[in-house]
Amino acid sequence: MAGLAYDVFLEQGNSRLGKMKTPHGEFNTPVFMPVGTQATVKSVLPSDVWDTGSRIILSNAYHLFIRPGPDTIRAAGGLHPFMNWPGAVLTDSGGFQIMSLGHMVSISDEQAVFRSHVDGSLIRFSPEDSIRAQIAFGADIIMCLDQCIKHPASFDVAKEAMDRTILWACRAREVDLPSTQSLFGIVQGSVYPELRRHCAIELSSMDFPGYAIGGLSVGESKKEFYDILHYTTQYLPENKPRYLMGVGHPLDLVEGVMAGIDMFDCVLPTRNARHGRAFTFRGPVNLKNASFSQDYLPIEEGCDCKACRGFSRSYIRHLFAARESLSWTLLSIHNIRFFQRFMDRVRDCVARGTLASFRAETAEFYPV
RNA sequence: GGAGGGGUACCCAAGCGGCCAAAGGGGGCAGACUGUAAAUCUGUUGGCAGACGCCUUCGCUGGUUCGAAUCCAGCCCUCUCCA
Repeated sequence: MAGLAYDVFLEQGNSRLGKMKTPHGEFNTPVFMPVGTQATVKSVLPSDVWDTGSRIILSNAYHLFIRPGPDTIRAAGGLHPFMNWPGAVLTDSGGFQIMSLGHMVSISDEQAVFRSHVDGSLIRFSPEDSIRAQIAFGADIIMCLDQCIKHPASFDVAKEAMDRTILWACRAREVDLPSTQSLFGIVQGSVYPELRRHCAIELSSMDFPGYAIGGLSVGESKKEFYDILHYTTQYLPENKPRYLMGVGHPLDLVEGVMAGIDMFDCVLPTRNARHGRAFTFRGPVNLKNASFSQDYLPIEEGCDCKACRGFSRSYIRHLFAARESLSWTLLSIHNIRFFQRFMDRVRDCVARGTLASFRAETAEFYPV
């Protein structure tokens, strides 16, 4: 079976429209991928995720490596049948978790050593381990293990992590992959342009089928974020997909597309949903607020999602007040659908050459 | 009828002479959330005021004291046990 095929069919400034084909279906880019860390987009059935228009989701090698473990998923036939998701899957390598979980014991060029957040056991995780686990999971797109660092970081710390990220990418590239799986490299380098540039050029020379920008939107200023984003993207191959990891806010998605990004993932639609916050084209709305107690309109008028077609703000607010899990489900469906409609709009604007005005509109409702 | 326990803010519950507009929960109100250890975290919750502060509040009514949610007396209401 063929692996990944990516084709840019329209360019507008740095922005582009493309089509990506995977062993589990195709989709238009720029694309938004909902996050399903533990082989589930939290509180939403796969069929409902599909109905939001999502065709690729993200899952996580670190979490699945620890639980249930590669053997269980391999024996199930891979992630797709295991979680009953018909679309494409991208697995993140675990680099972000090794940083964010904070039980790091040591990190060296050889491997990361840390304690499991589940049972405290000592785990050694090399770049090869990450790839082997992701092979077991069978995701269509897999990621190199990278070294993420917290912001702010000194130049020296950032450089060491970037060098290690390149080294690990080299080693990951050496692992034989099934033809159905494609490995992306990840650019690190914190907020330092010369590190970003160096990393992007080095990885590009390894000829990955796609490239990600990691370690952004981790606390740096919006200006630093956008500057590094635009700066880095220009050093990535034009004919390969570019993936901005973990981003983001609606305005960041537009900015990313303007910089030439093709893929995004973010927990915002699902996490915020579980906390009562709805995304709409007129800005965010907190459905837990008392003002919605007798508001019988849908979450967003004109939205075609399953939640908006059958349920009112009043009802969903009630579900939150009563702590019923259906509240998370309905609002997650709406928010994911919002992100997909938002990306529909972004792609349409790229096609029409009106993304700049859409950016201004977005900035009005989702200010920095 | 007798013995004992208790009545504190929206609810539960600490406090038992001044540092008390009153701990801690819950609930309420609001905010945060960017490759998800997130069903999490933060703020706020007597009234008025921008603030110093002022006013009202610990069952009720009186009293002691410079000062009372805290001590005393009477009353009301509750709970447990005995008859």
